[in-house]
Parts: sequence; structure tokens; C-alpha cells
Amino acid sequence: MDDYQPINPKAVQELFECMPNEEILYDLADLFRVFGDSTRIKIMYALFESELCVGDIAEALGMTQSSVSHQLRVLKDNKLVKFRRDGKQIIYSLDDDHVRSILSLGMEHVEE
Amino acid sequence: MDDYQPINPKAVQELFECMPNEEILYDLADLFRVFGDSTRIKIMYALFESELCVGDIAEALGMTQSSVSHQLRVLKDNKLVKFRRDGKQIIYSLDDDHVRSILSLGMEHVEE
DNA sequence: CCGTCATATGTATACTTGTTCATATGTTTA
DNA sequence: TAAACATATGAACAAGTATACATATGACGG
Repeated sequence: MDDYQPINPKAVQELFECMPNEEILYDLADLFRVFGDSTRIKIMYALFESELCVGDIAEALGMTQSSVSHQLRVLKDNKLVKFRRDGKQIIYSLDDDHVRSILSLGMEHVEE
Repeated sequence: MDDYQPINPKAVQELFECMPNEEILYDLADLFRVFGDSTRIKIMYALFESELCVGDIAEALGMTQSSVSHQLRVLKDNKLVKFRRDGKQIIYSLDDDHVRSILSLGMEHVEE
């Protein structure tokens, strides 16, 4: 299988030339990986309608503050949520509508 | 922090009532997790325009047949690709346009 | 049927990652 | 400034997973 002869050489050749940049594909996988955890999905859904502080997210979802904070960091690093400080609280919200679009589209696929 | 008092009790209460079904959120995370690997992303992109047999995918992407086959199984189990046999080859293609939509939307987000 | 080709599958391993516990940082209030 | 509160961070452990290698299954040609 080392001297493999493509069945469809034209398509293979076309892929060599037209595949998106390697780095972009990694970024794309990274993006989806962030969506690929139920804790983070829950957090994003919690923020779907309105902004919330960390404690309220943890309370609403029944998870520990630490766990929520760790995952918020992942979401923040990947620019999926933004935050602002308000006194002692830090208030998180979804970063842009892309996040809502992706969630909604995924939901459509799942709900069949 | 055990007797936590919500900052925004109304929002927390609303979340208790309005959060999507737990199981659906797990399914959603599972769906995105499948997209969250660069090998699988590459395979899906390879299938974006036209169907391909396993060997051609491996050849075009420069990966081993085994690795591609393993990942195709994941994609198949999650209904993201479908396949048909054609003689000795097995020809894979994207299962539906949801897959293309999700890839495209993710790409939009990444390409800024 | 036998050898060859295309693909699938089992297994072991190395790597990634989510959670918990403990603690640090930073803000407010008394 | 000390105590209380909200959040972040570090480290350790457990669980999941992608890959490579070896082998099995299945289809075709002679």
C-alpha cells in the first residue's frame, strides 16, 4: 500500500491545490473543540439570552465555581465570551452572534 | 460559598425552567466534539466538493489508511458522512448540507 | 479457489483534557 | 486595614482519544 494509485487522480490532485490552509483547518478544529464539551455548551446556553456573573452561572447549572471559572477561561481565550467587572462580580456574555449562530445550527442538526 | 445568594435570582430561576433538555445538550456537545479534530475536519473538507474513496482521501491528505478509516468510522457513527460500496472501493460523501453549513459558519468565525 | 487489493478493526500507547481541592488575587464594606 | 465575598489559578488525578502497527474481512481477477 506504499505505491498506492489513486482511483480518482484528478480529484486527489485538485485537493492538493484547493485545500484550505493547514493552519486555518487547525484553528477551525480548535474552535469546534471548544464547543465540544457539555459544560461549556451549558454555559453558552446560559448566556444565550442574558449576561450573568460567574456565581449565578454555577448556581443555575448546579456546578462548582471552580469548574465554571476554568471553562469560562477557555471560552474567553477563544473569544467566545467577553466580560466586564461590576464591583465584586465579573459579568460574562457571549462575544458575538457567530456563537449563537453556531449553537443554533448545531441544535438544528441534533433535533431531528 | 455553600449558601450562595444569586446576584440575579430572576435570571437564575428562569434558567432552571428554560434550559434545553440535558440530554440534548450532551448530544450537541457530542456533535461539536466530532468537528473538533483536525484530521476529521480535513476529511470533511476533502469531501466538501465531491465524494471520495478511502485510499484517495488518505493519499490527498498524506495520512495513513488506518487513521483515515478510524476517523471515517467516527464520522459515520455520528451521521456526518455516508458511504456506498463500488466494487473494491468504499466511497464516502458528506451526509447532508447541515455539515457544510456548520463547516462554513465555523470558517467564517475563524477567518477574521 | 488463490492471490491481491481496498477497507475495517483490535490493541497498545502517548497525549490531551475536565474536574476537584487548595489557595491566591482582587474588591467591597465595616 | 481587616474581614468577607467573588473570582481566578495551580496542581494532581482520572478519563477520554488519536495514532500506529498488526491483522482480519471482503471483493475482484485469473
